[in-house]
Amino acid sequence: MHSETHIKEKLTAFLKQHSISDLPVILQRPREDRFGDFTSNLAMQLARHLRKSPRDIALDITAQFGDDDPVVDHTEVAGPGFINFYVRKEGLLDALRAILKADKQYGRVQRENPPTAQIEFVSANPTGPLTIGHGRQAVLGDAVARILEAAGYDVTREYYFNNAGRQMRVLGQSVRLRYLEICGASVDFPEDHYQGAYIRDIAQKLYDRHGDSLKNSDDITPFKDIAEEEIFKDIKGTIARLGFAFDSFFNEKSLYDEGKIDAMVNRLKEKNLVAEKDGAVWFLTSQLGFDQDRVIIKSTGEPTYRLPDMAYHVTKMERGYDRIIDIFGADHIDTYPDVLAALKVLGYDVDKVTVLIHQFVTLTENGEKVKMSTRKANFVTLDDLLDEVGVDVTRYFFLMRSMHSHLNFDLALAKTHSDENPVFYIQYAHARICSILKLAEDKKLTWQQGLSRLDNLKTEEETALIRELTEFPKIIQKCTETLEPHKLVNYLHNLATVFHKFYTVCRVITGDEALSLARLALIQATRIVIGNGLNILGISAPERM
RNA sequence: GCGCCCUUAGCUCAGUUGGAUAGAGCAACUGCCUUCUAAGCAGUGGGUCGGAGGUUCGAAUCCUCCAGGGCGUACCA
Repeated sequence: MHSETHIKEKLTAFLKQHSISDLPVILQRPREDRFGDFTSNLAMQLARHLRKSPRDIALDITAQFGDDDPVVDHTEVAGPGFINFYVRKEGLLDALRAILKADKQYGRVQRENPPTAQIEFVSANPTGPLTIGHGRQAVLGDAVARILEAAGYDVTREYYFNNAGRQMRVLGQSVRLRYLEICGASVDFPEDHYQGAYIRDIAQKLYDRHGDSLKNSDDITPFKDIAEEEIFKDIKGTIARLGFAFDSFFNEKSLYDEGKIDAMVNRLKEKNLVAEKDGAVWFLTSQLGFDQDRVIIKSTGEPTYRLPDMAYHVTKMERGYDRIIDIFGADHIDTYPDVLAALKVLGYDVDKVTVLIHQFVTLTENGEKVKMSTRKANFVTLDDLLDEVGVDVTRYFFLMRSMHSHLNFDLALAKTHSDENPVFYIQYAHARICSILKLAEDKKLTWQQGLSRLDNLKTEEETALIRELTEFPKIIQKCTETLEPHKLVNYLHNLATVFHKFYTVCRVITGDEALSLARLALIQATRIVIGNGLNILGISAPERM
């Protein structure tokens, strides 16, 4: 880390000498270790400005790093004009010591006054158990929350729901019909009602509680209420199994009760962005650069989802978060531009808002696609999945791909408890390390004793491992910017590869005590990084497998 | 028609603000356990990065056009 900033400063100074200010200094980790610790393409970038060949410029730059440089051991000019920097070994060892010292804090940012972030996700209405589709969003959202926490944010996880709409009425009616069946009535169960077996379970529960005393009730309220209660209990249980909990559940109804819906309409009216047409109330988005206006209150007097969405986001703004993150599935792609437009026109700082859109999950089993739908009965629930494969596999599968890509969830592979399953590759590296540390402990060898013997680390594999470990904070930084957990997954997988390679070539506990101790320190540092990384993903780091 | 996402090895996918010989897992094949966990390692085969132009020292990456797939384009959410 220190070496990196040192080199950057020198490169910046070189730019200053040539009065160039608009060129960012880029120092990258080369793809291959044989190209050094850091590499810069600066000379090639400068070729046009300075009207000299990249290699000549590179030589001018490397001349800045003499034999007496405190950080850089040597440099080389390679290929079309890359400058490769090789740092002094002591710099790497310092970085290693820093990891051991920071321990569980390594990669995390501590702040005096933590900024706040709110992240809204899942937000499924309580009409049925969470499906595998919801699973992607739940795991993604929690991982993003954990990344922000690692970056020093105080994070609120919020679940927004609506228990008043048409869906809920159909749900209540579905429970009522199943209840009547249990009471012995013959009923005609409509196809567009909720077919799932859980409806019968809820009806049964109601029957157990009240017998058939509700069978002549035309009011669906008791049916709806128990359905909501039971389904929410179920949803919260599933979320708990995934390893987190929501800090708040926001009921859309409160927006009506507190007059925030009317207030929203009035505020837009004041901006002359509301008009009545065909008996409905429209938000004149066409005046804000959109291709069409949008209905916010139907001719029935019932608001469309956009209006409460806007009012809801106003509350997010008013609650004073420094950052607001919404996670939506691809099917909601069209809902947020209007919401943001409304916020902007009302003077809120929409730059605080980040909307993450993730693509769908395709579930395949035995080579066939399984269509998931809550209404129809043929879904596989998230709970079922957790029963089959456990939390770690579930979370890993949802996090290993970019949210922008469709996720092909191979149920057969996920169920496999063997080396075919990629989760275990990272966890296995951690377990191996713990096993060695345990063995060393039995021999009265500790990694702490290795701190003063780190200069015994010399092999290619050892150096490669240290370099990889020092990347961790940069990966966290990157994840904080992009909010893409899969980048952390990829990093940990790669780190595990470097470790497994080291493990195969370098035996840790040998007759050479000084070397053994140094290597214990190295694997302890590796354990820290893998452990911290998995923790941010919400995946366990087992000590034995 | 319009908007967003995707198209990279047989399959599923990575690929750093444009960089050096495009990678991983799975599948196929070949080796490696009397020594800290073989859920591992080493190796082989497998590619016109959907197609065509353009930008430049340099493009899987940026721009334009085209083709294919997903999602949306509701007085559903």
